[in-house]
Amino acid sequence: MTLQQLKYAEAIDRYRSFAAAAEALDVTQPTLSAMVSKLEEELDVRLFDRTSRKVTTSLIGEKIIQQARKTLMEADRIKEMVADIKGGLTGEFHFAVGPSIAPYILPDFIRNYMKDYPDVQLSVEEMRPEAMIKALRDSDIDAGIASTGHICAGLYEIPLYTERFFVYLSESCQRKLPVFNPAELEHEHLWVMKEVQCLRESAFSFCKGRIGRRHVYEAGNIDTLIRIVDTNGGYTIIPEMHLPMLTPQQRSNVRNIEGDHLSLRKVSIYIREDYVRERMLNTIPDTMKKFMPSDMLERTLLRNGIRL
Amino acid sequence: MTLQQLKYAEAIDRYRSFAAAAEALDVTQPTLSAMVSKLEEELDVRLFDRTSRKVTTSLIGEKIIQQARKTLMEADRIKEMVADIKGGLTGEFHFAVGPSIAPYILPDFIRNYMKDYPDVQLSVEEMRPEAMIKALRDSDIDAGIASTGHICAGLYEIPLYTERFFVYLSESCQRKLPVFNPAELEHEHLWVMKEVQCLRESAFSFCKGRIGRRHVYEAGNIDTLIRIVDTNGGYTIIPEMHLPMLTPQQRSNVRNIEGDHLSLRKVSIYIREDYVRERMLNTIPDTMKKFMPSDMLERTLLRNGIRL
DNA sequence: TCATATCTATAGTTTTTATCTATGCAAAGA
DNA sequence: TCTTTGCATAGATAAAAACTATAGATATGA
Repeated sequence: MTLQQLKYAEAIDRYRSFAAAAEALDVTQPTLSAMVSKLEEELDVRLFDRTSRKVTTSLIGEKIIQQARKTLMEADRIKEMVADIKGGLTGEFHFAVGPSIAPYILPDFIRNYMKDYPDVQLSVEEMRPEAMIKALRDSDIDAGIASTGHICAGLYEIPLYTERFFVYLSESCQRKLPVFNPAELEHEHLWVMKEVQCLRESAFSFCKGRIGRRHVYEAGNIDTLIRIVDTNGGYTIIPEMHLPMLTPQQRSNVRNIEGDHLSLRKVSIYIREDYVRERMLNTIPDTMKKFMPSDMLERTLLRNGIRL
Repeated sequence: MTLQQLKYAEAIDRYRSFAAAAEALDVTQPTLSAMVSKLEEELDVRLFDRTSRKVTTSLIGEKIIQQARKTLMEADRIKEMVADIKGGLTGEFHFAVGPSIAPYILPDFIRNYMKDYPDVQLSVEEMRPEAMIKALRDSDIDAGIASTGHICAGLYEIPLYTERFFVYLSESCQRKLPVFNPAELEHEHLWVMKEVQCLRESAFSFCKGRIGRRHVYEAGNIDTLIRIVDTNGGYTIIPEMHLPMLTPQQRSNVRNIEGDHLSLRKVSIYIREDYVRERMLNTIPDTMKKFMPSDMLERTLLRNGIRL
């Protein structure tokens, strides 16, 4: 059993034709026939049914080729590793950022990244957490930045930074309290973002059980939310990185949250557990360092070769 | 890059010597030299430092060989799969059972298994959940039977059966209640097993928050626990499968628990997510069917090819 | 139904690669 | 310095992978 034989079988399964696979692999069709026969002989299993004019993969063949794909993938990662370790930082790098984080870091991030790593073909997209997990599992993206505290099977979390939450009070409800205590505003409306599960979950954590369903309304983004609060009264929760985006007038409506150990969210990089391009991965925290306040950044050393 | 080259490099790393690895692999030393040189040339990376008299693996080499091991493992699984699918049910099969389950199923299980699959070299051991998870991850065992409801990264859970919990009341505290309600016995002692985390966690779930720490004492196994309860008063929680082991006298001290949807525990088979010997795996539920009450067994169809 | 187009399998040959034996060369230890 | 130890190299040989040419099988269309 050789990697080549597995590659050949994989291609035949994909193209459902010896001739087409042969062309794609740039060998002749008899070579494929011979090599696959040899593999079948060694395993003593018929991988393909060649009766009639079309090739179909046998039931057992399906399973074996699925495993062959895994094997080939692991083998490919050896080359990826070498490229990552040896090569200059070039090639493609795809990552995704959660919607409650993207607006605050992406503008600076992209500017700094393109300056420092001009040879990397960067591709960034906004992605909701569930889609991000799927994309990571399927290797559609190399890394994701999100704040879901869940530990996901098969994924690895690398803490990036921690930020505080603040309360934004409506203009009308101007109590001149220095800090916010949920109990004091129990009768008011809490407005939270829709579609931003990671933010919402963290945001709820410090007032768990205190807020009934009827006090909660949802909006699409934080700017809208702030306008809703200004117009309708009540309050909302905003992450620390949103503060620079407020007008001085709005800034005066912001309050600290009492018991601030509960009002934090951790933002992390997520990668597949077996991701191998460590140097490339490090370009993310290295770029973050360029524009993020250093007191927010994590300083933990995690996993072989991944520093921060 | 061929599987053979990876195998050779892996062996050299393991034996830290070309000559020793060559002997182990049953080839000559020059063959190894040539093949590894070729691999190094293709990857354009020096895997081993041959300066001085001993061979050391380079830093990059370490990483690459780690990945090579993964690749070789995936390739091996192809052969495992074939053996599992094609071969009669032979070979070794190692599994572990949690301590709160083993006494109830193992005697019948082993008898039935050895009768139905005489060619399988069965090895069963009792193992606590944490050790089981580690053993599964390290491939020390093929499967584990336990009742931790946790979803563990990299592991796959296949429900096996569900059993109820009952309350065993002390002889002295004979209230002739038909069902048990935690509130009614709040002042009594609850005795629970030590070391049997999975059982304890499930057992606690239906009286969460109700039981203070001082009402809890721990014992090593359920028989002891029952004697403690008989002698000292109070009550304990026993799984359904323990009932046949009670004397008729003891049987009369058993009560149903009120709201029985909370007093269930699910017992499952755990395997590595990428476990490939499906036919072998199916011998577990197939054997269970032989002696377990059919109403306790799960009937769910899970994952390709694994039925129940 | 017979010819034809479209597949894969097989035969025979050539090229490439893996392995062997024999030997060289470098470094550590006596 | 001489020997031992251990990997590298050279050259020969056997194994295997790849090619060209062609046979054989099976649907499709006249």
